[in-house]
Amino acid sequence: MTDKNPRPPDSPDDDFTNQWPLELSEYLNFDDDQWPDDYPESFVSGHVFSHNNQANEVGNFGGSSTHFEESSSRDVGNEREKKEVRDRVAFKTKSEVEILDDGFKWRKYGKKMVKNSPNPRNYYRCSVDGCQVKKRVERDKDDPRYVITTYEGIHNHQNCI
DNA sequence: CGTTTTTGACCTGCGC
DNA sequence: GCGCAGGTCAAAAACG
Repeated sequence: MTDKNPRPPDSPDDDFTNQWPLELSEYLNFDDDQWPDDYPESFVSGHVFSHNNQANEVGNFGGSSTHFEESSSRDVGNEREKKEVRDRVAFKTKSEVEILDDGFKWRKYGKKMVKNSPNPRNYYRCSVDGCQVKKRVERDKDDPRYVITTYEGIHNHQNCI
């Protein structure tokens, strides 16, 4: 990292999420809703990008076209100190590794075994100072080749990448 | 040397 | 009130 700026001098509500360095199969936006009882394959768009992100060298996935707009992200700088107004976005990506490099530096801070899945769940957190974004990575219990990444929070640094 | 990883323990919320 | 599940922190070790 090079910059350590806590935030731009102005416009704290910047559109940081507009273009991700990697493609995703499907993205879920959760505002007040929560995950369904089960992970319905509804959001498993049948086929996803069949990238060959095998085990290493993931820096660049080759292209970025999957851009989406947030729904409840920037309100007016009002409802930000609620409780869990953090944006929760879940992504289901087809990859053999859960260490998908999205351009940010993540530091693993915990691992837990969920009962709903025979696979453990990893908890990551942005290592950037000031950024309290959290990431949850879990493997699909039905399709071990699929990885469900849940992003929580918004990055305060848009100049990190 | 600094940072990250790792594992266990601890805490909290919810259900019963 | 206790138990379960999930989530987080912390100390030590590993790694660059």
